[in-house]
Formats: sequence, C-alpha cells, structure tokens
Amino acid sequence: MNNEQNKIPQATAKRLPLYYRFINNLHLQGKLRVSSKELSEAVKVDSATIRRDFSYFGALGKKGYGYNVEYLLKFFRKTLDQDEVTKVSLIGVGNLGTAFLNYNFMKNNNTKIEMGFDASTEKVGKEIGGVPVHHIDELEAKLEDTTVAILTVPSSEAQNIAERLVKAGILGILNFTPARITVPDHVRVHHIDLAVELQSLVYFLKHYPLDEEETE
Amino acid sequence: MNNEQNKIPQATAKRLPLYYRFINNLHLQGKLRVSSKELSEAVKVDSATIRRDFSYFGALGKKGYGYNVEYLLKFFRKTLDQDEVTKVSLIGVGNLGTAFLNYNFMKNNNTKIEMGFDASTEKVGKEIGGVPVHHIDELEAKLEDTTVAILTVPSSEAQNIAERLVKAGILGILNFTPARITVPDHVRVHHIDLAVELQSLVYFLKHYPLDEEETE
DNA sequence: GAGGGAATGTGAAACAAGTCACGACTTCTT
DNA sequence: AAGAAGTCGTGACTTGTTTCACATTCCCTC
Repeated sequence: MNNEQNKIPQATAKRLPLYYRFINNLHLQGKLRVSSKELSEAVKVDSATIRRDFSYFGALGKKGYGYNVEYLLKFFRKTLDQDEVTKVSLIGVGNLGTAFLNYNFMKNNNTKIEMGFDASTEKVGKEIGGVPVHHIDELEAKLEDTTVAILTVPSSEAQNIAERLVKAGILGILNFTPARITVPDHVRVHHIDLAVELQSLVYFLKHYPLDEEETE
Repeated sequence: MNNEQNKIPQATAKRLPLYYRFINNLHLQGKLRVSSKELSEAVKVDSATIRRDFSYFGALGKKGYGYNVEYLLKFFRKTLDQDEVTKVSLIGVGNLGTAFLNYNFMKNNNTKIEMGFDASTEKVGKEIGGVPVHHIDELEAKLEDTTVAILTVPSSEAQNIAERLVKAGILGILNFTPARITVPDHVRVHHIDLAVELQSLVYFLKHYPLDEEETE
C-alpha cells in the first residue's frame, strides 16, 4: 500500500485533501476541465507547485488542455482511500470536542467519528452530532477498532490519556492540547496548538510585514 | 521593530511561542538551568534545531552549562512582545468559536480576544468566557483597533466576512473555515483546516508507516 | 588551579520544497 | 490545413530548513 506512494513529499501529501475538496466542488458545479492556473487561484497554491504535486502520481493532465475534472476526482478519491472509512474516536467533549462532533466530517471525508469519551456525567450517555458519548472509564472497553483519536482534553490529562490510547492500539493522535505528548515510535502524533497558531500569526504580523509581496 | 528580526527563518519564528511556553513552565517549577537536550525532549524538537533557533538571537547560553532559565524567559518575553497585548476579535460564535472564547489565552499569551460577533440573536448581548458578543451588523462600528480576527463562521460566509474585516482595517486573519479566502496583499491569512488536518493524518498513517524511525 | 565532563554555537553537508522557464503536445480558430 | 494559443510535465535552479559533528568554552570537583 505504501511503496510507490512513499516517495511523495510530505508537503504534497498535506495538500492532497485540499485538492480533493476543490476538485469535488468543481465536479458538483458541473465543470468538465480545469487548468493548474484556475486551481491555483482557488486553493492559493502556486500553479507550478500544483503541477509538480500532481506529477508525482504520473501524467494526470493533457498538455494544452488541462485536467479532466472527473478523471482527477476519481483518481483522488482512490488515492485518498475515500471509499474506505477510517474510524476515529474523540476524547474530551468540551467546547472544542463538541465543535468536532457537530462538524460533518463525512461530507467530503474518509473519516468518521464513531464515539466520544468524557469524564463528566452530564455528557455521558448523550448523543452529540449523532455521536454517542461514553464515560472515559470505558475507553479501553469501547475503543475496539478505531485507529485514530482526536485529543481535546485538558492538557493536564493529555499524557495520561495518550498512554491509555496507545495501549488500546491507537496509531494516530490529533493532539489539540498544548502538551507535547510522548508516545512510542510507531504512533504518529500531529499537534495543533491553537494558542501557538494565534501567537505566531501575531509574531508574523509584527516582524514580517507584507505589502508588495505575495502577489499572485 | 523588524530589522534584525527579519532575518529569522519562518520555521524558527513558528516555534518561538512553543519555546516560550515551556521555558515559562520550567521557571514556574523553579528550575534554574536547562540544556537543549532537555528542552528537546519536552517540546519534541531536535536539540540541534533548538540551538540553531536560539543562535539567531545571539549567544543565549553558555558552553558546558546550558541556558539560564530566567534569562531565557526574559529574553523570550521581550522578543514575543509579551507585554504588549494584541487585540483580537472572533467572528462566529458557534461551537468552535465558543471553544476559543472559553480558552484562557491570556494565561501565557500576548493576545486577548476583546469581542465576539455572531448573527444569532440568542448569543448577541451575552458574555461568553468573559467576552462580550455583538451582532455581526455592528462589525464595522465596534471593531475599532483590533488588528487580528479569528474566523469561525460557516464557510459560505467566509469570503464575505473577510472582505468586511479587511475594509475595517484588520491585518491578520486566522481562518478556521474550509474556504480559502482571497484578500489584498497586505493582509496575512493563516489557514487551519480541521478536516484537512484529520484527513492528512489518516493519509500519513496509511502511506508513511512509522516504526523504527523518528527515534530521538 | 588543573583536568574532566558537559553542552554550546556553528561551518558544512544533506535534505526538502518551491519556482522558473521551456519543449512538447493539444485544442481552437480561421 | 495551418498557425495561434493554451497548458502540461519536468530538468535545472533557488531557496529554506534540518542535521551532523566538532572545536570551543565553561562549570565543577578534587
């Protein structure tokens, strides 16, 4: 499953879901063809970068014509395993967790949040956004075959819960807590740190003023 | 303000808030010195990278000793303008927006969410997490001197609201909607796309299996 | 106050990503 | 039917970032 594809740069891989979504939109709009230039304007990625990204998968387009939307869509659907749904659990049904549960990930996605976990008895037993919420004590018992977890607990709990997740067989963690968790090598963690994002935007504004640059 | 500092690589700049937070923690714990190796374990960044990052600011440490926590903390506080608070507005008080309002950004940060805006009459007039919520129609009237906006509206509204923000003088937008908004060159936009983050984590899990790698 | 051990700061190398620019091919127009 | 216009795919280049590896320096103990 991961042989030829192993050669795709990580930066490219991160853009694939974005491309997929826009190509899907174009398809829904009934568009038949699209050029790298048009796509570039929509997703705000340089057109040469888009062509380069696509080229890692072979020749998807036609010179002088562009890309066939339907072909591209089928290709991306296959590449992103759109048909095989990855089961996800969400730990910590606070404000942020609730936002996720109400987010309709299935619309464009290959992922489904199967269940949530929380320590508060108010939330346990309810359904939020169609997702049942279990008590955190049942984590190991209920997790079953979900391979990915979204971590939206208080940061003081993060390491502890992460260890339980790992023991329960989770392979990927999307960590929204400020804590940098330690996990074994076979587990992949992506950190999204809201405070850092905001702070670094502010830093960039102060120290890297834009003006004539980034025209495109 | 942005002369010497202009030379700092963007990758480094993005890590600064992270460093700051951990150094602050160490200080609170009463730790007096720290090595790049220790720091590396805490923030999950290679120790050579940490030393290189710090070196852009001059020689902050001592060979054979490490870094003095208090000195480092003072230095970072100054560098990140910790004392000068940047005013932030939040547009769209849905689940995600509410999560932000309840997040205590002031704890470690140089940013403060001053107000929220929403179209729903249920929310307007209330305070959430100590932040007053105004009606979206009052956007231009109330925004005053906030320079950064967090955009947590439905994606169909994103472009429209973004244009109003720009007209009102906003300089930075943290965009949590899946829409890629178009703004003038002088406005900086950082996209955080929750669906893309989840989907790309899944893609990495399937195609870039870890195992012996990433030891450190 | 001398020697051992520890950890920095940094040249140089390696790696990764983005961009340029153009040949080749396709479609469209007249 | 031929020329013009458009657009891909990609070699070469540029830029940006990380990592290696080690001379240098400083602390600490004896």
